[in-house]
Order: sequence, then C-alpha cells, then structure tokens
Amino acid sequence: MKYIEKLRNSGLRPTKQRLQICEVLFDVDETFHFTIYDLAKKIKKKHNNKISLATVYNTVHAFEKKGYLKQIPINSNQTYFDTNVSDHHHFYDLSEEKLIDLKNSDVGPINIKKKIDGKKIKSVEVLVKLED
Amino acid sequence: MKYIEKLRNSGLRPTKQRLQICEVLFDVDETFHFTIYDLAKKIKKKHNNKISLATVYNTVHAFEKKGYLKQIPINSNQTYFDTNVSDHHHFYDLSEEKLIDLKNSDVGPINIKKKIDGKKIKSVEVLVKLED
DNA sequence: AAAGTACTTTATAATGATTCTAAACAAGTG
DNA sequence: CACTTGTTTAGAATCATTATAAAGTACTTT
Ligand SMILES: [Mn+2]
Ligand SMILES: [Mn+2]
Ligand SMILES: [Zn+2]
Ligand SMILES: [Zn+2]
Repeated sequence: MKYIEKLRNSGLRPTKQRLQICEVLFDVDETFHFTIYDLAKKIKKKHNNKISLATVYNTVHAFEKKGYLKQIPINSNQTYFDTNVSDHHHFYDLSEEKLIDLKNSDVGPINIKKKIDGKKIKSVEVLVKLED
Repeated sequence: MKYIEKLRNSGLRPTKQRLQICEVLFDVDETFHFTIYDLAKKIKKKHNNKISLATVYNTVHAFEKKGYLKQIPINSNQTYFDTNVSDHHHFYDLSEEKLIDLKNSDVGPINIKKKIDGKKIKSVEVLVKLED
C-alpha cells in the first residue's frame, strides 16, 4: 500500500484505522482543510465505520509533527488542519467558516524587514478574511 | 471618568469591575496582547481584587464587538486579544508564546489579486512565526 | 507457526477554556 | 426612596482536546 511508508516515516505502524485515515486525507488531489470533526465524519461516510476520536487525534498529530499536515491559525474554537503543506496563504470565508487556498502569485512576495535578535523566521502566512 | 463613554458606547453601564478592566486595558500606551487569563491576572495584581471570569469574558467580548479590541488568529488553545485595533501584522514567538506588533512599513503593502464573487475583503493579516 | 514484546485501539474519564444560569446586588430613573 | 433594569458572581454546563488503562494487533524471535 502506498501509505505504509508515510505511516512508518511518522513513527506509526500501518493499521486498518490509520490506512483509512490516509485514504481520506491523501487520496484526493485537492487540498483538504479540515477540523478533527470534519475528518471523522468523512471517514465514517467513506468507510462506513467509526474510528475512535483518540486514534484520529493521535494520527493527525503524528502527521503534523512529521510535516505531512499543517495547522492553520484561525480564530475558531476548533483547530484547522491542511493537507497542503507548502508555504501558502488563505482566504477565510467568515460566513461559511471555510478556508480557501491562495496561490502565492495571488498575494505576491512578502518581505519582512524587521529582525528580532536570536530568532529566525519559521513561516509567513497571510490570512484574508472575507465577508458577504 | 474617561472610560465611561467607551463603556456606554459598548452598551455597558460603568461599574467598578468594568472600570478596573478598562484601566488595565487602556491605561497604557503600548499595545497589550493578552488572553483572558493574562488579563484577569493583571487586574488582580493592579487592583488587588478578583473579578469573576464571567465578567471579564463579557466585557472583553462587548469591547471586541464594538471594535475597541480585536482577536488575533493564532494556533493556541486560548484566544488572544489585542488592544491595537488598527490593521497591522504580527510576529509570533513560538518559544515564548508572545505576540509582537509589526509596523505596516515592516511588511510592505499586500495586494490580493484574487477575488471571490459576492465576497469582500474584511481584513488582511500577516502572521510571522519565529523560532530560536 | 507459536510465543513474546511492543505498539495500538477504544471506551471512558479528566482537563481546561469558554459559556450559561440564576440568585444576590448595583445602577439608573423619577 | 421605590422601581426597573442591568450586573456580578459562584457554580454548573458545554465542548474540544488529552490522558488512562484494558483488550487487541503488529512485528520479531524462536
Ligand atoms: Mn484562537
Ligand atoms: Mn486554532
Ligand atoms: Zn491551505
Ligand atoms: Zn498587535
């Protein structure tokens, strides 16, 4: 299976549950922006079985740590993750509570002129909030 | 008192508790980036009394709704607020979990080229994560 | 393939931030 | 001062997330 390596790289044994999570996360071409609840719902629908929330949380966090997923900073009570781990920016549609990818060419290069001693830049992310 | 108007504008009667919250929030020149817990701690220290958390939450949310405070999107289990309500960007120091204001001249103008039908841009915020 | 070890899943409990509730209390009004 | 309305508060409720520990599975070693 094509996800076994991804799981092993993340320090996880390939189990039925984890492979199902992978299929939902990585089997599609388009970016998937999701909360844990979204993901659990999608697994249930696609595979017609329920995976314990603890397993979903653990797997998602292992992937995030390894860089196969990333978290998107948003003002929400739930944490949002993204299958697009490249450096990119977002629209956030406030009324639908949905994230939309922006291409870097939609935003242009961002040059941060200020420096803080002893710290280096890890990421630069733009969040564009949209209203109706 | 100088905060009575701010409170009335926010639809709140000026009470002892709310005026104390105002003093901590608006009596200083520098921007204050805070969580509800930070704010409650600071009130306790400055005024030597404790205000119920419900009151702190209610007051902060009323100010936010009126535009006297704003929320900063961050990956954290706690919500961060900002007394600087102008359009501006942030460094987020990951190891100290602290926000630092960036001047707009530190980032330069950001021109969002993509448009979404029926939606308009409400805000454009840059978050620069810093590591050691 | 059986046995042994280490890791995994799961239901359930614990935690922690935030919101709700309703009773005691304070502010505004005339 | 009486009256109404808004406020404070402790404590309960809610909800996302994390921890626990018992039963199950994957991998390794014979
Ligand atoms: Mn937040
Ligand atoms: Mn978040
Ligand atoms: Zn994205
Ligand atoms: Zn700020």
